[in-house]
Amino acid sequence: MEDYRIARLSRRERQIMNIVYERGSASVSDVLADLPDAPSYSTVRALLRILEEKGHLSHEKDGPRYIYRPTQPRHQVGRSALKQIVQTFFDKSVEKTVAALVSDAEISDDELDRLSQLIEQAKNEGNSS
Amino acid sequence: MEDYRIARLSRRERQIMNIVYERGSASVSDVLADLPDAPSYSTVRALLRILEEKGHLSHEKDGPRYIYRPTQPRHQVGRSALKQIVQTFFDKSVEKTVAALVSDAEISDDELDRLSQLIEQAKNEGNSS
DNA sequence: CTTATGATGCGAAAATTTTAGCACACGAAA
DNA sequence: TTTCGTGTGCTAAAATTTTCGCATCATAAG
Repeated sequence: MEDYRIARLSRRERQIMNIVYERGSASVSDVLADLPDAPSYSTVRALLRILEEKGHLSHEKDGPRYIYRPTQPRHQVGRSALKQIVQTFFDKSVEKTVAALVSDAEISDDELDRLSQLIEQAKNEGNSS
Repeated sequence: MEDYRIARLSRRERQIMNIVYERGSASVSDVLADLPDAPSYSTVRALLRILEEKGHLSHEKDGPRYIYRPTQPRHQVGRSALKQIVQTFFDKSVEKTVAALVSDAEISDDELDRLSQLIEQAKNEGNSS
């Protein structure tokens, strides 16, 4: 629903959200460490505060410092991001997207097998809905 | 190579690139029409000019007006975008990503079959490793 | 030829994003 | 207790992004 808002983030805000999502949770220093062209400590703090105000992050105290976490579950945001990509770059075609995914990287036969299973499974489950 | 740069776009710039990629090519009016909270005509023009300066778009004349196109092929940008998503939201796991893709949408059995084929194909081609 | 329409070029104001600086709080070590 | 290291709150300046306005140009209609 509120997919919308996460698409409106500024450059730094996005970078930070990516970092926090990738780590699961992060302190100011964590973010600072992962941020390209890292700005000052204060700066990162300000950004985190803003992201919290906007509702994308929340924090809890861990001893002396704050630990920030995303308010929206990772997979959920991941899905809408994926959706966007499929629509914009792959003609809304899941097929083309998967094609890009499997052709690109080095994927073990093992993983390919599991993918086959996934698809078989979808074939069975996906009736009606 | 310069994947990097497209990740640094500002909010509006990103929106516009998405639109142009989605349409394949676009005039100022096209972009204006698709842009959420559309600003003025001049504004869109300015953004397009900037994107061209940055090398993401190029234009050609179509009678009286300009038609803008991406300079980088769609699929190429799509791949790096995908890569990002896989890394950030799906633990770098192609498997998890595909799982999200096939579980989410309504996918026809037909398409699922083609996906199976794709994977078989990858299994064959992708030997070595 | 003159006017109306639909574009572009350019420049700069307005708004937002990004950055940094200073003051204060707290726990640990001297 | 005093001092140092680490962290936060708040504020404001700097930089970038976003927006718009005005002059101009080409084309088609009157």
